[in-house]
Order: sequence, then structure tokens, then C-alpha cells
Amino acid sequence: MIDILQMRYFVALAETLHFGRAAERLHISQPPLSRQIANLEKELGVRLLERHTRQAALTYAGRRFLEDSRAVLASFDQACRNARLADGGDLGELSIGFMMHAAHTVLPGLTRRFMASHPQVQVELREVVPNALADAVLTGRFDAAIMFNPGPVRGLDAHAIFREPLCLAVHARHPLAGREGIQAHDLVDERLIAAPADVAPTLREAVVGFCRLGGFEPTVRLEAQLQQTIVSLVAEGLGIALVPQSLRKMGVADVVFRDLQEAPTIEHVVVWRPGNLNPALRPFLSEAGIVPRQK
Amino acid sequence: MIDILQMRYFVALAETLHFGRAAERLHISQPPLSRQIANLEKELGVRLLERHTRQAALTYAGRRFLEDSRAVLASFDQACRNARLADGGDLGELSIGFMMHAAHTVLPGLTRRFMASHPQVQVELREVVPNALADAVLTGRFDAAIMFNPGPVRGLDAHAIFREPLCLAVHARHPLAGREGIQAHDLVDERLIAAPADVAPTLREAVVGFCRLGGFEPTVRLEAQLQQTIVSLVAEGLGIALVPQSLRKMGVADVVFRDLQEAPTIEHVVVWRPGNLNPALRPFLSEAGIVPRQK
DNA sequence: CGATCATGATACCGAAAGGGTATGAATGAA
DNA sequence: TTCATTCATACCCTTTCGGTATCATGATCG
Repeated sequence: MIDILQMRYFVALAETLHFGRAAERLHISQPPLSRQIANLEKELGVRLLERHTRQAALTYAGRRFLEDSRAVLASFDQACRNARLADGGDLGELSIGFMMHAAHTVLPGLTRRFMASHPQVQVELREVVPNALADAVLTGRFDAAIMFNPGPVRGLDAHAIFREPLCLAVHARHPLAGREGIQAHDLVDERLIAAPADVAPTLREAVVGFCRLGGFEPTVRLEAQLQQTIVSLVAEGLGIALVPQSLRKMGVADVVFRDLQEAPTIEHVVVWRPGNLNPALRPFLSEAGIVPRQK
Repeated sequence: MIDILQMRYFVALAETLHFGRAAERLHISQPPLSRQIANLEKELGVRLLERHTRQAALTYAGRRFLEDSRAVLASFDQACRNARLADGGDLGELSIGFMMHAAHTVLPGLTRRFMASHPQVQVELREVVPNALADAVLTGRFDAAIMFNPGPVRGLDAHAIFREPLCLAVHARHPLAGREGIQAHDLVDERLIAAPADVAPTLREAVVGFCRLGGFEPTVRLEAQLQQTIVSLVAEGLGIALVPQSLRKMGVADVVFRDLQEAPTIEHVVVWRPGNLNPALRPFLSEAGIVPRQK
């Protein structure tokens, strides 16, 4: 059976046109090379070289086979390299799901760093409403997701990568719009807009907990999943909200953001399935500052 | 060393995900397959499959290696087939030089037949002034050439493939334009236009010989290499000419072609270098009706 | 024109690798 | 728990590979 070894020998021979020197280059002696080439010609049923006493010359078929062999050897070696690269997470695909909010905070930098250090990994980024993210990671739809901390989820590992304080978002003509040093009890009787507890439980908990510290139980009569939506609702005068500070970067007309005294904080986490065997996941987590524990 | 055999084994295994069935498909028993895969993984330094009791599953790196391996195997097998095809003259390049006149006679049909029976041979056709053709074949510029018979040329084989009578080309207002049964002696005192003897010796010989049979020695005061040029000169009233009959197909205003009694004939030959080892040359010659003698 | 040299082929030997059979270990199913 | 399935391991034999020694051939040179 013809194998890659004979092709390597043939290419070396075709490039030197000299059995002795080709053998030397291959770190073998001349007779095995002669025999391998003879075997190759026999199995192909094709004469590849004309042997003359002083030098050998490729036949037409030999020239063709040389070109093809070079291409085969290159792709063969590449295949082996690729397997090692893929195994090391340096080649392949990585699919990341994230809540919209992350696009304004950690996602851009993290993605840029990972892509720079792993140029051969195809990265798929996909925005998803937060409550679908955990399931999507569990089913394998995503290799990892970036979201507000959902609390412990069975089958998922999570690691905090970012923490930011909440701030108050009010309409520009709201009485609190000009106030400094706003505290929890200043929000008594305000109509609060917040994300549903099932979508972002820790965020909701932070909002509610802050109010309780101010001595009252907040009433939330309007809910929206996305922080950006909540800000828009504030702009429309439908209420006030406690939102992550990074939303200030969004320019929204008629909305004023104010710092809070003893502001609660909200955490971004990366979540992943510990059983996920995509080798590109580990370097991604490393880039996020996470050293996953060995299984 | 990793070789093509292990790749074949791996692809079979990856496609069945079952050592026993893959081994069966490869016509070997299961233990050698296990060992070869283990060797492959060891040499790559990469785990390609997760072995579970009930079924195996490819790792990420394994999936990548499967894709690459399929491509490598395909190109490997293709390289072997190509060598055989090239050796048989069914794949490669063939370069044919020809005098312009052949484009009106044998070249189109011959080329069409050869290309139809050898679709994978790249054919290069190149028009050349006739006296350069023999040298171009000798130097290897062309694998073969089609031309008027140049007589014996050292180092070239030649074989006739077409013979056509010459006819008379005269201006439409020439006295001979209306004559039938024109004979050689009717051309006495005419100004003849012909190709130089060094360009097309047999053609020139045919013209001169015909005149001698009519009892006179022709005077040629105007020469041109190409038959088409000669016909144009006839159209301009610069003289008359004996040209191959197939030039009648050219529509040239003011030129009339007349049959000759006992018309001389001119031969097209294919010439080639017997030492030319391009395998595509033999089938080309066969297509031209030539069975080259074995060297 | 014969001696010499360079080159590739051939013969033979020991080592390595491949495939086969027998069997063991692990794990999911009954 | 027992059984069946599946892959890994152990061991043997054959094939193949590479190495050394040597031969055949043809070009070069005195």
C-alpha cells in the first residue's frame, strides 16, 4: 500500500534528482530509498523517474505526481498541526451568548483580548434575553454566557468578572433629578421600574434589598427585561429605576442618572458547563481571569 | 511516524464511532485498530475520541482532524490517480504549433476529437510562421506541429495526415477567371506569387514542378509566407498564385479560384520529436491516425 | 581504448511494526 | 448481582523497513 512515507521520499528525490543525496537528506541510506521508490512506482504502475547514470530526470507523470505530492504533504502536515491547535483551543469555534447589557461593559474588551490571542478561533457572539442564557449554555447552544449572576444553577459553573454599583435613573423633571446624596428612604412612594425576578434575580434582589435598608418595601408595577428598555420607560416618565451604572454611557434624552449613597452593586458572571469539552473554552475563561478547576 | 494508514483507520472509526464495526469495514480485527488509533493519538499528542462503554464520541480536536483527514485522503488518492492518468496521457498538457493554413483544414477536427477523448488534457494551440515550427518542436517548445511537409528533418519524425490539390487563384477580371480546364502551359508569362522555398519547400516545389511540366520555368517576383497573404496580393492584382484548395473557403473579394488539370498536391504533416516523453503525445498522434513506432 | 569512478540496484540481515488470537477490565443493561 | 458489550492489553507470527556489503552499468579520463 502506498503511504505518506513513500511520498516524502519521492519528493526529496525529485528535488535532488540524486538517490544518494536524497537519502542523506532523509537520514537514511541509499538502498532503502531506491527500494521505496521502486515500490512506489510498482504500486502506482507508473515510472516516475528516468534513471540515467549521471542523473535522474522526472517523467511527465513524475512531474505531475511531484506537484500533487507536495500539496498532499502540506495538507497532511497541516492536518496534524490543526489537531494539536484545536486541542489546545487555538483553533476552532467558540460561541458566546450574552445579555445586551454586557455589550456595554465587559464583552467588548474580553472579546477583543481573546480574539487577539487566539486569531484562529472563530468567535460567535449572540445577544439573548437573560433568562434564556442559562438554558442555552446547558443545552450546548453556547460554550459560555455573560449575564447577571443568576445564582447557583445546577450543571453550570459561574465566575464573577465584573461588579458595578447601581445608580438612580429619573426623568429630568423629577424632583430627585437635582439632588445629591440620595439615600434609600428618598425613594419611598416612588413608582419603581425593574426587571422581573425570574429574569435577573440578583439584580432584583439588589434593588429590593436597597429599599428595605431604607425601611420600606418597594412596589414594582412595571417590569421589563432589558435595562435599556427600563431607561426608556424612565424617559417616558413612567417611573424611576435603579440601573447598573454603565448605562450612563447611553445618551437618553430626558433621563438623569444620580449616584446613590451606599449603592448596591450587581455582578456580571461568566457561566459555562463544566463538562464542555470545547478546548477553546479554557483559554476564553483564562482571558476572563478565570482559572477553571480541573475536572 | 504518523502515516496515511492511521488516517484511513481514524476516518473509518470516526464515521462509525465503533471500533468493532470500523475494524470490520477496514477488513482487520479490532485490536490492531485500537492500537493504531492509540498510536495516532499518542503521536499527535491529542485525544481524538472519548471512549465510553456504549459508544465513542469525537472530541473537538477529533472533529477537526476528521474534516482535515477526509480532505487529505481525497487529495492523496487523487494524486495517485493523477499519476496514472498523466502516465497514460489522459491528464496533462499538450502544446501544438501549427501554420495558419492548418486552422482552415485539419486542425479544428483533430483538436476537437482529441479534446473530446482527453478532456483532462490542457491543449495549447499556437500559430507560428511555418519555417519556425520545426525548430520549435526540436527545442521542445511544442510537443507536435502541423505544417506543410518540410522534407526530412534530422531529429524529427513526420507523418502525412492530409493531402489537397492546389488550385489557381486569379483576380476576377483576369483572362483566366472564366476558363475551364486550365493547364500548366496556360500560366506562361504570368506573374506568380508564391511562398519562399525556405519557408515551405514542398509547396514551392509543387508550384515550380507543375510549371515545368507545362514546359516553362516560372518567375516568382513576389513572395509571402502565408497563403492568406498571397491570396490578398492576388486580390490586389499583383499576380496569380497556386494555393491549396481549402483557401477557397475564405471569401476574398475579387479573387476567383479555378481547378487545374493534373493539379499538383500538397501534404500536411504532423511532426514530433521521437524522444518526446509527454504521454499525451501518443494519443494525440493516434487521434491523427498515426501509430508511432515504439522506440 | 581500457582503467577508474560515480551511481543506482540487489542480496541479505537484524530490528521494528503490523495484524491476528486470546483474554482482561470497565460499564451499562437486565 | 449477573450478563453482555466494548475497548484495551498481551503475546505471537509475518511483513516491512533500514542498514551493510556488493554488483552492474555507463560516463570520464589518461
